[in-house]
Amino acid sequence: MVTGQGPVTITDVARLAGVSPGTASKALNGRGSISARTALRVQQAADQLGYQPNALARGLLTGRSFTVGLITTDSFGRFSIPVVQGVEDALGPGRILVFLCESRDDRLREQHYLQALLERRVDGIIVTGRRQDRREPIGRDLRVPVVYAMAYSSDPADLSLVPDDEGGGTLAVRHLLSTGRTTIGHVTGPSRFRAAVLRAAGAEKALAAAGLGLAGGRALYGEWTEEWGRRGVDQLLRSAPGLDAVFCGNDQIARGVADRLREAGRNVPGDVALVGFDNWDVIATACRPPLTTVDMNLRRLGRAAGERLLAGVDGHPGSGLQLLPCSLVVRDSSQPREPQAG
Amino acid sequence: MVTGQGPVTITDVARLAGVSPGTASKALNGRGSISARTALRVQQAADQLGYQPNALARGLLTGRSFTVGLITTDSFGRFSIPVVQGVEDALGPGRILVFLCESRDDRLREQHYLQALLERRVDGIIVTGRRQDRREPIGRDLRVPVVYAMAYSSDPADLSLVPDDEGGGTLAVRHLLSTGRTTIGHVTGPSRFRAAVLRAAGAEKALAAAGLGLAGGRALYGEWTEEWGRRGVDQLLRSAPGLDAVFCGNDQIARGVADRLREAGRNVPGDVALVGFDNWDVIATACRPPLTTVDMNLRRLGRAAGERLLAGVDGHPGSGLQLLPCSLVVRDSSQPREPQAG
DNA sequence: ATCGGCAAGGCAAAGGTTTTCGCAATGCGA
DNA sequence: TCGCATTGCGAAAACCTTTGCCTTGCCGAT
Repeated sequence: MVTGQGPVTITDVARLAGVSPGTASKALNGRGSISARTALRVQQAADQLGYQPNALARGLLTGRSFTVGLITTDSFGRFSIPVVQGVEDALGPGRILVFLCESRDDRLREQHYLQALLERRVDGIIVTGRRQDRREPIGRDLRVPVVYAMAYSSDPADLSLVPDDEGGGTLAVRHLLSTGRTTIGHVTGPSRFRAAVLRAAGAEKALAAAGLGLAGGRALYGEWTEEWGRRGVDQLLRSAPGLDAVFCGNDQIARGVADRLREAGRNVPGDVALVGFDNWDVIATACRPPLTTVDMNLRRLGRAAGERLLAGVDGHPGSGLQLLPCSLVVRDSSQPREPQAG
Repeated sequence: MVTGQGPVTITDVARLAGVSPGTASKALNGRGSISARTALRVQQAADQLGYQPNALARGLLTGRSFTVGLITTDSFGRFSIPVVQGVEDALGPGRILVFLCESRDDRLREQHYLQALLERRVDGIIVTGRRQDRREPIGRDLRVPVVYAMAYSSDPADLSLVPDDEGGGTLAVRHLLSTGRTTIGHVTGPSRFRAAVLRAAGAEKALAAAGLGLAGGRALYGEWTEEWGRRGVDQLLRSAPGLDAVFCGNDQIARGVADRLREAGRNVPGDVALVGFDNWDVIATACRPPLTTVDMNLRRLGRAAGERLLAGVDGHPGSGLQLLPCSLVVRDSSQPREPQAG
């Protein structure tokens, strides 16, 4: 395979095949008019030498590097991961490679990364973050397309893809209503998170459509933790004793709610049904009972971001804030009440 | 800043500064002998035009691309993430960029990625995976240095960095012994995982040094889940009623154990102390009580991998399987028994 | 017999940067 | 004043690939 020193170049291949480098290039790339016999000879020579085209030289000439940058503010927590996977789905294994840049919420780091990406002539950039956060555009007049995913740009001329948190809230509550629940509370994260507010709004919208309101009169904002879930449901039980369902702002809260309800002697889902948000499997499936929850389809969102970026590379950039639908994953915690035994 | 069409080249900068491209290059890179006045003029011209050197052209010539590839079999689960962060730490923000490749345990995908990385002339490759798994070398005679992290190569000529799982097990049990516990059980994951076996071995070693053995006579192998933790501790309580501590193979198991013990009316840590493994904060801190656990220092491992890779790039490759120490994170679940209230 | 057209493949430029070499100018000591 | 070392800078090659254009040779048609 690999012979002596230095990687083998197309000139080596051409020499072995007895043609010129230009011809070898055309043969390998299927361009120009090359006889089948010659093409085969070149191909065999390339295989024999283990030829690997130099992507740097190719990129220098063609102006495309077949790489994209991915800048994330999330410390690659659980939100970025599926997004990254989706991006990879869209870009194909090895066709276009992804530069990973973790800015750690440091504007300076981010600029360093941006600079490095542009120097490497990436074909495009994806910006992502934790939760749904509004953020400054990463730069201006970048010469390369940029797509924002999860986090969204404050400039409406940029293309941003975010999950439809409000729709997700609606989905959750509609589902609870469909199982016959009517006294539905909402325990969620801090109100400074746009996602929390949107989910609550979606929930209230669904309730209003049924002529109902939130149990306890309002959404309970707190933290994204189990501990808050436990405290929150206590509060809820005091203000709405007839509580028969809780929609939670994320799965951790839901898990805390489930634990506390069990400790308080309430059966889930017999007495109280539960729906979470995020479909974080390690939480949702370990919950007792396994948790019905809203999935933001982040991987699909990542894939969409990758596809839109490719469209941008091909000269069809998009713009505006685009919502991608959530979906509901039904598990035991929201089963309809058993018909009364007996 | 960015003027008309096409990125500005060093020739543009040179023209504006009134020097030749070669001189401009030297001025910007601090090579050769250039007068301070000229260097300043060139620098100003570069700033004025917003010059960004073309890394492709530079790499083509110098043979170094200042990029590395990171291939992971883990679906960027929680193990790869800190490793990736550590790698980024070692490579500096923007100095060397990381190509992210997720092979998804598919040998074919992996080969595609490898091919793509080599074509892009990466300076080196890091291979990582979930847990501590032995694996085939990614390729032979690759021309670029390779470092394995977490997963380790079956070829001892390769350099592999793995956490010292056995040492971690020893650490955990020594700590429990130091708080006065003597009847210590071990509930862990499947025995086909090398990590599980090593951790158990480390635990038994520490016990043997104190003239003790595992409560129940042997380690209980099962799954990496909370559910198994609950069942496992039941088993343990039956075979060792005097149980006063449990060392768990991971934090999820530990959490299941904690929940079950509470339900069984045993106080943690009053009656039974608990130590987990992984220091997965979302589990460990949400546990009731917060969980003492072993941290594999994966980020440090990632940083070490990055540093060793750079050493390899500089012509100082390493080899062999190298263990990196774990450390103990003490929280409430292993507090020494309160002195009996008088 | 001449020419047009086509297929196959070679030539050379281009892409942007770094680096070697050489040249000119300057400064210094003799 | 001359010779020499040193400094500052320019010219050009090199890195590897792609591609537009050109040449060559062949075939069929006129």
